[in-house]
Amino acid sequence: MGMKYDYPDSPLYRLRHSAAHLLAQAVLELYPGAKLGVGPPIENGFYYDFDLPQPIGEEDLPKIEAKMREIAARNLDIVRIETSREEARQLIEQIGQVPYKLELLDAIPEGETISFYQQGDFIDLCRGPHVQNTSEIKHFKLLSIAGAYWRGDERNKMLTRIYGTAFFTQEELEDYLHRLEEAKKRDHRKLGRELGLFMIAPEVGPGLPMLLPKGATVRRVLEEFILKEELRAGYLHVRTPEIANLNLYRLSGHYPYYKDSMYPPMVFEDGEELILRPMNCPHHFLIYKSEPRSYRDLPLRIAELGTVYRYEKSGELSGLIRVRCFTINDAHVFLRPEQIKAEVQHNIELIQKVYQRLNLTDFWYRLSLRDPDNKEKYIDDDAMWETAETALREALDELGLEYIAVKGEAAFYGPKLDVEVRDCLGREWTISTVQLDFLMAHRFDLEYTGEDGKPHRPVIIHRAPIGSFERMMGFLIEHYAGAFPLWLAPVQLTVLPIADRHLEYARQVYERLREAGYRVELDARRETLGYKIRYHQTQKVPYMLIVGDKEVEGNLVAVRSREAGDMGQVTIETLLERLQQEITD
RNA sequence: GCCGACGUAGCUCAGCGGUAGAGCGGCGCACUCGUAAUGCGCAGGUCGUGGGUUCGAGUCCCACCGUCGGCUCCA
Repeated sequence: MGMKYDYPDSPLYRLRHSAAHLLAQAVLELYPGAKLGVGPPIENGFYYDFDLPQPIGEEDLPKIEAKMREIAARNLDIVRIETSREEARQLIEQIGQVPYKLELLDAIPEGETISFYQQGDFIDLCRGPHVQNTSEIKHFKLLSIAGAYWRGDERNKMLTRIYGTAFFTQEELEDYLHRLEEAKKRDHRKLGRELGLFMIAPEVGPGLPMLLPKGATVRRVLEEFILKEELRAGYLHVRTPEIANLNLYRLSGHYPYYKDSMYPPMVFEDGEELILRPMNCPHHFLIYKSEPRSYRDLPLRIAELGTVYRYEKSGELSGLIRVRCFTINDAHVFLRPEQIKAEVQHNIELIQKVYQRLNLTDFWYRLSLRDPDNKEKYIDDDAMWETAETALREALDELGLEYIAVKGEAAFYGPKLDVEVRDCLGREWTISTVQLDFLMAHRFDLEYTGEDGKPHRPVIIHRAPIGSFERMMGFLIEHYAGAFPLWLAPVQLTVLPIADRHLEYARQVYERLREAGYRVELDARRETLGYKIRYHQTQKVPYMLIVGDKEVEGNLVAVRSREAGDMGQVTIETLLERLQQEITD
């Protein structure tokens, strides 16, 4: 995290900001009449938004980049100019940067300094800071071009955004470009095809992936793992239907808000409206409500691998990461307000177990709180918010966990705790969430009988350690680059007989492992050993077991590990022990 | 949904107005092989779909569908 939060004050940030200005200047010189939007540094580079007099494409980037280099070489000093609001307005009109820059000017709060930065005849409304001279901007590259709504609002005009990156040294730049290449190689969509994990058929529909046998195996192993852990943690699993009467979502209050993400209802002649569910919560609430609950029953943990359907806009779909039908590792915990802290800790423990098993080590917690200056966005119950936010903080503090607290990120019905993970390429993902909910118990009139014999409202926790299985699988494929750990690998071992005369023994080895519960394949093809090894290596099988004359004779197998290569011969017994050991680790 | 780019054999890609190509994969034959590709041969495409321009269209134009990069939204 460290670097990220210092980043806005860092020299690199400044360099990239200046690179963005350089880009803007180049575009204005090449396309007179272009209007400037905004052009900030971003995590891995910078962008600038333009309203261009003509459409441009990716093929125009080299030309723009060349112009940038030309301008940089002019050794222009970058000068800060402070003005009054009125002067600023005149200046913007004079340089013809209406309407966008004027809108930005108007958005600057009263009393704040208004500044421009000038380099040569280019001048731009900007807070700064910048490097001192354009010649300092040396190691940069334009990467892509995209549309972006003015001020991020889809009702506004779409501008043309040019993305680029910049570094202090050529080496860092190349390193970054190399990382982008690596990310491409790990793309779960590419690996999904190469490793036979899943497919998407337009005939079925976009955003509706189908798991192939190997992908389904990974999914099943993940499911078995989480179900076992949840049973241990006291969850009760239920099964509920994937369609429901639309009134259920009118009751929950989701329908008006969530309508755009829901498939249209199926309307029958008698007026009944059924709908594909976009979430599992209401079903679980009704299960809670199906019998009277005592304070002694709480926390009550209702869990389900619940499949939901959300209509995502076509442009948002992406492999397994963003789909229209997915299964959440969902649960709703009903509890007394004083149980919040303990239950949150209970949740964190489960999350930690999951992450440990998945070998995710670089993760942290983000506490999303209400914005105290903007309370009308949230449900009105100060005492409840206070209790919940304090409980969340205490839960984390007691466990000695570091977290970042973000104000204004809470849901309108309660604060939440997200877990952010960094994958091996440094990209951040939000996988798990623990969300407090003070609203739905009211909406569904959920109660429990307290010690005092009176009815009370339970607090509800929504939580999903795995998030959606689809997204988790996409993440894991990229994180492991398709090389799943032994326990999760769709094919754990392949037996490779060297010649036909070893086939019988190979089959015995294969059967033995299969009976021991391993996912094993026998490659009986009449191919050379080198060919088979290469094939299974590219399929990322954790272990290959090679059997030839020596192994048949000594009742052994020669083990080749995906990571370490040839590991020598062992007996099957030894192999089984080692495999067992590796899986329990 | 919006902006831009791209859809040619199962996969990766070449061809960009004049009779559809390569490598890998598949199948067949030979080889029976010791730690990342044995050799030879064969099959496989209404060039995303539908219109249009042209003597002639993977190749140019339009629409639709899909994919990719973004935006908005999100598990």
